[in-house]
Amino acid sequence: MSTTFTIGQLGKAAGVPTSSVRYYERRGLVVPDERSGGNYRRYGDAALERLRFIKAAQAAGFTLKDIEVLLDFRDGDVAPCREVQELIGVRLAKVDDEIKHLAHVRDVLSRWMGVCRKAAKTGRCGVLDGLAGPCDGGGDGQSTTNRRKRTDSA
Amino acid sequence: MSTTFTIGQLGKAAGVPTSSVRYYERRGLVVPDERSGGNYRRYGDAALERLRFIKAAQAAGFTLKDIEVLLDFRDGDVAPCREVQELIGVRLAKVDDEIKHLAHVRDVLSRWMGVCRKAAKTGRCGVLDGLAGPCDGGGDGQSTTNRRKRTDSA
DNA sequence: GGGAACATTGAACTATGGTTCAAGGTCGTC
DNA sequence: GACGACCTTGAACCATAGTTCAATGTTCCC
Repeated sequence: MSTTFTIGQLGKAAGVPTSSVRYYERRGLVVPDERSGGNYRRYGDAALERLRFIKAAQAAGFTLKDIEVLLDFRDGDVAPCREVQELIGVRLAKVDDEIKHLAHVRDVLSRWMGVCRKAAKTGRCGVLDGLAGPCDGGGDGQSTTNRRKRTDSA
Repeated sequence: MSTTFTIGQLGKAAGVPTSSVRYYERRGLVVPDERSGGNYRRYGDAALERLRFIKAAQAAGFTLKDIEVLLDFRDGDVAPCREVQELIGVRLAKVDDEIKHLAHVRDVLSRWMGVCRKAAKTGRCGVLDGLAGPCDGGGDGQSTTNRRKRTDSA
């Protein structure tokens, strides 16, 4: 009924390297149920669930610090839905912000792409000369100071 | 006509801490034009432009490694639009991927939020018990092993 | 010339989520 | 009992983009 795993078996089952499992233990997220005679970690099914929980939460963008809190809730007897909803809400807001920001970045990049395409005909690339500048209208191209002295390999 | 700046003035003008300016110098991105008698860095207008370029490129999500390449192009005499477009294209693709990923994450989080709201009525929070599980259908709630032993402050 | 404000350096530290290493011990199987 | 595969530990390292520190030197303005 109840399976026991060594750290390697557990990692394989959860799709997580053993080095990470040990790291999670350092952070207090997943503790072995016991140790074998030879001091090997022994885990039960709950640890596997726990690792899967961690993976899912990470995939949703929660940090290990957040996950620590979530796991603490999970270990409790009650359903602290207010707190969990709070965490999810905060993360949701961050995700929305990130999406908005990325949409803007996308626009900027597209614009630069357009500028660069045009510049391919003229002599100088407007993107390089005035990265933050307006969409078109080639800026003056006399900025040839402050070059890097390093001519060697980057 | 041409202004000269100390590192502090330059940083203030560009909105970048002096520590970052020095860091960029370590990375070879912005080199002072000369040194004063007392070994103070002296910058010209080009350095200010350069810093602004870096800021704009960073805002678009380019890494300093990318920016290093862009600045090298910028220092050249020709408009290497093929290469610049390549870089922008790669970044654009990454941004698109990130947006897609975040949209998915958003969905997952919303779903969890719903599950948690329902759970507020029942005893156990489905999000905590089966994070990766399906939208509803409460999983079995008998996983109370593998708690953290650390009862002290987190 | 005196003091405040600013500059210099290298090294160490921050945060995040791990990975890698060396030197050794254990487990299962033949 | 020997072999290979697995496990143990703490410490150091990785990438990224900086920040902070201490001890000391410089510039500017009154």
